[in-house]
Amino acid sequence: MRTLPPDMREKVMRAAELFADSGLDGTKMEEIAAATGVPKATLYYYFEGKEDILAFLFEEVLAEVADAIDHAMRSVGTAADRLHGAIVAHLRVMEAFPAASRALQFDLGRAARIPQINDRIETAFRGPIRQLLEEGAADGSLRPVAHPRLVAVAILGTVTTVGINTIGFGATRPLEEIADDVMAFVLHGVAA
Amino acid sequence: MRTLPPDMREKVMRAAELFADSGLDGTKMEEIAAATGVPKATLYYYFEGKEDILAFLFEEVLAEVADAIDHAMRSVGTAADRLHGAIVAHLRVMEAFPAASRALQFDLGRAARIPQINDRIETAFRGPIRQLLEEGAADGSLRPVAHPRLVAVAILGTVTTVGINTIGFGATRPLEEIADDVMAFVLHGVAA
Amino acid sequence: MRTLPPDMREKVMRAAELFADSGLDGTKMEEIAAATGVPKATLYYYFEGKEDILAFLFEEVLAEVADAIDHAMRSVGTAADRLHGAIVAHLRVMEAFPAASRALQFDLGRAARIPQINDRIETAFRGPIRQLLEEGAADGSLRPVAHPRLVAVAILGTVTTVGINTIGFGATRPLEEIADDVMAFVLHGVAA
Amino acid sequence: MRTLPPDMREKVMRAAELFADSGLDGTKMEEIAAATGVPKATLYYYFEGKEDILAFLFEEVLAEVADAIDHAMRSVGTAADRLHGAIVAHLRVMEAFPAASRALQFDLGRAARIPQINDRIETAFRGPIRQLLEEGAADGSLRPVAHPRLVAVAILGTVTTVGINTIGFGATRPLEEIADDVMAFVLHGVAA
DNA sequence: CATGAATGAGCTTTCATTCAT
DNA sequence: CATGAATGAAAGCTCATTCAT
Repeated sequence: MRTLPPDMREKVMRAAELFADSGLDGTKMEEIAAATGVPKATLYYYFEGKEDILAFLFEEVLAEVADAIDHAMRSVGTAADRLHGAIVAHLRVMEAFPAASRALQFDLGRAARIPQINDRIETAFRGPIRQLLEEGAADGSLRPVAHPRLVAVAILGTVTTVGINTIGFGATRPLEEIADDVMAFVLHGVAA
Repeated sequence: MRTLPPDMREKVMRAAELFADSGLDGTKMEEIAAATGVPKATLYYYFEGKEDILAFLFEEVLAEVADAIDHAMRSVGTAADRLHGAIVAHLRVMEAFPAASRALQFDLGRAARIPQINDRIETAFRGPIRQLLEEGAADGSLRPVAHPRLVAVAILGTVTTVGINTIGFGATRPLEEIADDVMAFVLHGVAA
Repeated sequence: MRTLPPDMREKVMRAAELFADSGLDGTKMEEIAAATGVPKATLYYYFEGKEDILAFLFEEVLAEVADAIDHAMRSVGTAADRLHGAIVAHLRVMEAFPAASRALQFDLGRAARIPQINDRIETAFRGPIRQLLEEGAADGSLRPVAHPRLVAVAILGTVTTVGINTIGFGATRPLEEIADDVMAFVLHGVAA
Repeated sequence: MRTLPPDMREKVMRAAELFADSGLDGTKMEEIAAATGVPKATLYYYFEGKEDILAFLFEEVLAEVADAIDHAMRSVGTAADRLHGAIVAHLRVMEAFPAASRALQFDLGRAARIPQINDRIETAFRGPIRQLLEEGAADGSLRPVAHPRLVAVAILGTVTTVGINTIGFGATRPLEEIADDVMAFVLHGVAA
């Protein structure tokens, strides 16, 4: 992928809706060209191919998520506080990029097979959350868990699944409320 | 979809691995024919097309899950006990049908767009779990939650994401242990 | 083609409409089976294949035409009178079997390549008409023409083209009138 | 259909022979590609599909016929003279484009169902001939007929049927002679 | 005799991708 | 740099036909 001129970045983002609705294979270059206003051949000038365009979109969102979570990680407070911040940040990015988030969910299976993307997910999500769990066990704000990676995956599954199911379809409830519900579940579970 | 002879059901199940590895679009009819031993034209005799084959596979697994969860739902004990049973049952089915489960996860975005499949997911998962949450609030074994559907989705996300990430790749830990970890998270969260 | 039971003859004739609307290639065996009520495999029991079914339909109509023209040929009167009778008879058959007539017209190019059918057209149409032209020249009721075969073809073209264009689409005028117009043209042309 | 580069027009015309011999359905895209030297995918770049290619061929011939008849229509002389000119012109086009003419005849049934083509036939043939009949009735050079459209159809049937049967199979007689025979039939019929 | 079940053999069409300008 | 024109390489799907029962 060549370095994109700023206007091109913006135009290409318009393809997110297509990928969100039809997935990578269901989206034709022709349609991307039509939706972005960038001629097919020009897209090939800048990108390696279709998957490269999708990867670019994913990168954009994941970078945002990584930033947001990273920012939350650096804030002051207990690990529990920072976990809260990270989860809210994550949901905020999903709200800010609903199409790209849905696209990511749609082609999650494939995304996990693009090393560059999988690494991103690791560094943006699983790693930091896992680290928070460990820090929380240390500072006493979170319960020590035997397998922090499994729990990090559980949290990731919770947040993304709830996010996809509640955000981006004309969300009926404010994000804050949803985030509070998710946090309550993540922190306290459902036991009485 | 025509009614399948028993041996055909069995043969077609062999396509699950393909879908799990490459997704619907990445799997060619030719490959399905080769993997199942059923000629392409015969597949078209029984199924409407490629997606119909995938839907059949999903149906098979989802029916199993529905049965398993339904069975757990009917057992004696508190709602919390039955929730435990349902989650373990769900993970067991993922362990019993790893390929089909991975396939379902791979094409989850598409699956959600097949009404028949989406309905199945609703009746097999979200509905029962939500019901358990309400029963648990009533019998005092579970915390009352304001939005049981959201929490049901969260639990579903947790179980499937953890399941996919730990099962079917030559699981290193016994299912019981994983189920216990998942249950601990679902019941008590990560708060200290 | 095996000898058809009487009810089969009748049933198969129901396929004429299909061939008239879509031609041989555009008509599927499945559709023929549906339209006639005869199972596909049974059609294959009686006929060699799809083209054989079409040929059967053509044969039925052409035999009727041959009979009708033959009958007109044998009637008393001048050659001109008998030519009149033959043309009216031809138009009557088109009126009696509109679907099969349209089918014949639709796949005329192909029909001409089925030897059996082409022979039929020769013996049913072109031969008799040509003979009438020669008899008319002899008995003084028709103008002697240098190339009777060409004129026979011209008459055949006239009758079938007019027939197809005026009959079988919910004809607005009675056949007799149309026949009179055709006869006037065939006998006297358009010169003042 | 995209606008064709001149060399493409020429190449595609080479497909006429195929359609003339096998009809639309009997002609494979592969064969068209081979016969024209244009790759299959390029044919699809310019045409909607197979039928669109056939329609293009028909359009080309029909435009020629329309021109030729139109030219004859504008010449000086009685309506009868111009009718003669129109018929000769029509036969000349069939002689100049024998393959496309045979193709048109072969798939006449289908051609009549393509609105664009049917309109062409109307404006190129039936309309002008009908007009000539009316002008001839006015200037006294042709017999007044009650239904000029029917007679126009009759003439069209005569000319095309004779044309197809005598031209393009290595015509044995010069066109002029055939045209004279046709004219004699059209003008004076076969009555003594 | 009749037919439901099964399939071999293609064919149209699609599309990602290339490249000359 | 950008892109209109062109195409190679599939792949899904269809359908006439067969044959065991």
